[in-house]
Amino acid sequence: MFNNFTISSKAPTLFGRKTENWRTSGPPSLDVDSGKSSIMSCATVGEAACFPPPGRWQRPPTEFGHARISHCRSCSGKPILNSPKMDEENELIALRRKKLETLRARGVEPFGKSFDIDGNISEIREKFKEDETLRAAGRITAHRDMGQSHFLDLRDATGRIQIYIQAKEVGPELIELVPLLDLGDFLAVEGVCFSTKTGEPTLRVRRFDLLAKSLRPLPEKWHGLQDIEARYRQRYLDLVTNERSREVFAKRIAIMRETRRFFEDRGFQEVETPMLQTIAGGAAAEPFSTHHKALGLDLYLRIAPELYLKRLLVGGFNKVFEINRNFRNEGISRKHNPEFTMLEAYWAYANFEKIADLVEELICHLSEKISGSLKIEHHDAEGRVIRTINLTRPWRRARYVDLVRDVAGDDWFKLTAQQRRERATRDFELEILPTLADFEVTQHVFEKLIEEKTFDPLFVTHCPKELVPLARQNVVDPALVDVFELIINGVEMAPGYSELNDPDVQRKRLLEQAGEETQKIDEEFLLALEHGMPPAGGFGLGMDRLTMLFTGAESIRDVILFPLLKPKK
RNA sequence: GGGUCGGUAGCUCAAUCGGUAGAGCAGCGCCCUUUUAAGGCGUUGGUUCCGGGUUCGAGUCCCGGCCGACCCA
Repeated sequence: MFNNFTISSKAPTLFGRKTENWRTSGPPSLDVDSGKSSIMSCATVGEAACFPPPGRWQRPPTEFGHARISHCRSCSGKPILNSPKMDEENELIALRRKKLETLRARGVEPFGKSFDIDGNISEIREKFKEDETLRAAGRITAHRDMGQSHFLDLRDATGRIQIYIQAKEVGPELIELVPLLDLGDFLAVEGVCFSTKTGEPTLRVRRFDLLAKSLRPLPEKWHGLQDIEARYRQRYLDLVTNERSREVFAKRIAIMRETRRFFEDRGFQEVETPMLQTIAGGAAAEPFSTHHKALGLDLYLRIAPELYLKRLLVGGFNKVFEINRNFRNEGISRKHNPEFTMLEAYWAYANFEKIADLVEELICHLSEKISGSLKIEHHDAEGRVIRTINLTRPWRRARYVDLVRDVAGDDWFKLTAQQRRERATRDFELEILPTLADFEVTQHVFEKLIEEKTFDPLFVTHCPKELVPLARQNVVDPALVDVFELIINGVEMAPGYSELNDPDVQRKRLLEQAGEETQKIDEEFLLALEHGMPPAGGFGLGMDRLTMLFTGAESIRDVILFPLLKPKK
């Protein structure tokens, strides 16, 4: 339900006395949102959110340029401006609310406007030219008060620009509003470009307008928000105050964009397959369960898109990829978040070796685009280089057994299972639980002695089939499977496969894997395979871990905007 | 799930052996028309994560809980 509204005619503008747009040149623009697309309800927005229905907007019948909402018809005409939930305990918040009231008393409504700017702040800096007039908007992040003149920093996600507010330039009415501004407020300005004597590009403000009041103080300007928990819970504050965090997410966005571009340039089609699945297949992992009420149907969130992407191969899509979320109901760690972003791609008529080439090409392409180089430096908190990862091609490829022999001894695979256990425990000081199967002992040695110490890219090939039960067996040695595992930065980054397309073998493997739980077998998938799937190569790439590689983040939570945390309290 | 560490003003951090909870930034007041972590003078601000306990006295010691980080599983 949307609300009608009326606007008061008593409101002076921050910018002066003209109803008309105050842009000095160029096409007309609106100071106040025309209402064309802004429809909000009182209920959802709160004290000052009555907006016009489409087409009913009237410019304020006033000499002033800003609308002031005085009451809302749907709310029985009662004023709805003053229903603040006062946080009485905090004087900083109370004070900001008081400033808000004072602004309103002076006819300045700080919420519910739009504003035409000449671009985001990095674009403003690009357009910056002495004596040019530019319009910018952003959050106030610093205020250096010189008495009759003020230097403020405006910031958005793209950068920072200094503005200069001077009494003689903006006039007595506006200058009186400056003390009512706070760090964190969104401010719009029109100003003339000039450089200070220290060379700082600055906008000499002619007019300004408050676009949103911040009722709570921002974290400290110099150290930013340091508290790790707060940075995850209130990521917006992390982004406002920490340059490093902005960089990380800018890179993440670029990685996503460039990945899509890479695949599209090579004729791959991006698809979306179900996240709600009746059987969570395609990987060995514990799923999240959920329920569809109307259908009375228990469902799972997907653990992998694989079985649906393969159905598309059956359907005639030769090159497909999907980038989206997978959900795994398992432990949380530096490397694991319950929901994470996975890229999976399938390429008909290719095999795992062609896929390895493709992955190599993709990651190098990304590195050039993101870092401008094939060498990635990771730094510690003090900025010292702690490691350099070299992505220069060709990447090393090695067989699993050879890698293990190198670190565990040439005779490793000739030992008895018990001897392997003893050597792992005694010589390598690894904790080997008695429940581990023999191949898992070897895998443990592999993880601790190879994977965790490998930072430059390494394709591990010819893995034992127990490790990857669903992959196609090698024709020469059936104990091996035609897969690779790409290791970079000490973690599994991307597994790649020659996909299994024999429906009978696939069924047998799935049965073995499911054991007692035959209900977990995706018969619809097997039905699709029985219609014929072309031979294909495929791979998965964890986009969060890839972002960690390119940003040097030590925890997956640092590259996920809103990582899962327990609710506080 | 286990171990270790942490939670103090809006933010960043101190607080000695258990002895009146402090500083910087932010805020507030005054001064200052090219500052930029602006500056100068003054000043407000605390459920020390929560709940018990020991003690004349607890931010500090003990027990339990909550949340987080790291390591392990």
